[in-house]
Amino acid sequence: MMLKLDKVNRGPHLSTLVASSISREIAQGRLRPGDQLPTEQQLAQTFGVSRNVVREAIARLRSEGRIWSQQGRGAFVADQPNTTVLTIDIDALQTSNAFESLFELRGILEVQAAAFAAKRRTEDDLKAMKDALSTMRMAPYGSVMWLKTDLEFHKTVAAATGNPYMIQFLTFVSEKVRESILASGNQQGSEDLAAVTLGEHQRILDAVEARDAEQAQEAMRAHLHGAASRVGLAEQQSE
Amino acid sequence: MMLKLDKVNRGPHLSTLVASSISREIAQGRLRPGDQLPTEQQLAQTFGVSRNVVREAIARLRSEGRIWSQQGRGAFVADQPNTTVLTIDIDALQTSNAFESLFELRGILEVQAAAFAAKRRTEDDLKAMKDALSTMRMAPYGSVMWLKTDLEFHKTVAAATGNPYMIQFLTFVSEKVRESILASGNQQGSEDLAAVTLGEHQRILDAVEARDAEQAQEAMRAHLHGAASRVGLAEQQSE
DNA sequence: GGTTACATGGTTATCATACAACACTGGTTT
DNA sequence: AAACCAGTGTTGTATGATAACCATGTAACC
Repeated sequence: MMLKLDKVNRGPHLSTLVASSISREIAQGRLRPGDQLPTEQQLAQTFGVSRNVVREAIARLRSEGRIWSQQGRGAFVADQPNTTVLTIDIDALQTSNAFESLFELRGILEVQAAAFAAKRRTEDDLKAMKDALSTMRMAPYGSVMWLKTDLEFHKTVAAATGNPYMIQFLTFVSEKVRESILASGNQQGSEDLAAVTLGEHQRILDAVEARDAEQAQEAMRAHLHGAASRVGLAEQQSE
Repeated sequence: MMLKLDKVNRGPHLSTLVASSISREIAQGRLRPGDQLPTEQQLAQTFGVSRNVVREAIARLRSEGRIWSQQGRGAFVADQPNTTVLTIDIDALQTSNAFESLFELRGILEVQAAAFAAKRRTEDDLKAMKDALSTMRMAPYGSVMWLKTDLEFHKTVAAATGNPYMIQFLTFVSEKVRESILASGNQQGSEDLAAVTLGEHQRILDAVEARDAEQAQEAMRAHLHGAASRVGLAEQQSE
């Protein structure tokens, strides 16, 4: 079977081309909110591709919230182009107020995550945490590797909650905090601090291993308090 | 009359299940950046679906930037999972697990936000909260207007914390939760519930006005517990 | 008349299979 | 040693078929 690929070949995947083509129709108002799209058959025919490709394109638009579809009826243009993304301006974080705010948010999530992790962790989760901590021991304090493994440890704690959104949000926030710290060049190295930080982590790990939610929460709070002062933040007591 | 419709499972598509499943593997670190995914054949077999479904799932993950793939080689986990934006797939929320997880995350943020709001609220904040609550009283229960003002009230609470990121995150999460509830068509109306809900809000408002963080936290917890049962979620107790 | 039950056609969701395009490997030829 | 080449595995695309579902019309029933 021969395709008519005059314009339609240079791109990556056919499905992305179809998706952006439909997307353009919507953006330019030729397809209005509530309108029904042509059937998959018709779309496949007009674009000269297989119905499979059309389906992949539609799946993509659906995940982007641009359209919705129902079995037996058809696909329709969504009423409201959803606000599907959340962004944080890294530059704005350079003001100490903003940084404090984000750090506070991170604290809330981390502390609660520690509690949930203590309650729900599996043996695998525990192993992952131990692994992360031991690799952290081998990284020189303040190095990029150190920060990376630090983040990794916190990620394993988040993973132990079993809540995928917890992981996602916490990773996102922590990443932003870390970027901001790196940007401000505010990490002064000392081997003593390495031991202190590792000790704090160990305490969290122990509490999670013992399934002691209270202790885990407290240990995480202490750790964040320590981390805050280490980056030159006077943290107000929370709770 | 009360139609007790059994958990309107407008089941999500198989492709979304597969996509969120793979997504979770990545988030939890079992699939690391650079790792090669199993072949489409293998994935289809392990998930018990057709290769076509797997392809739709991969197409979505690719559009989200989580993975990339090359013809003849395979699919790989992206090195840098978009660190600049945070997205939530609305379709994936149709699974009750995902919805519960997001609701849990929302709860954590709301409860802590209530505490902070009680401690830091200004007179202006208080006035905004009161205004939101009184407009809520005038909206018919279960209507779109009702949900909107409900969201607005919670937003004023978040605003009273003085933490801009708290507002941003909470709004984002709440919006997703609301969309998901709307999508499942799971709001059955009763005037009794309106009074109950308004009472719960009033309790939060009172605690914030009295600057009683403990009470505010407790009131918010109670409210979320009520809201959860109202949308048919059996909430587990959260310390 | 109004409601229920069934039949019909159309659409999406999924499955299964086949082929084309591309990447990698290893042996053969030059 | 370098170039060529065939074979195998993977993704990309095409095609046809089946199931689930929705909307509508029509006949049967009270």
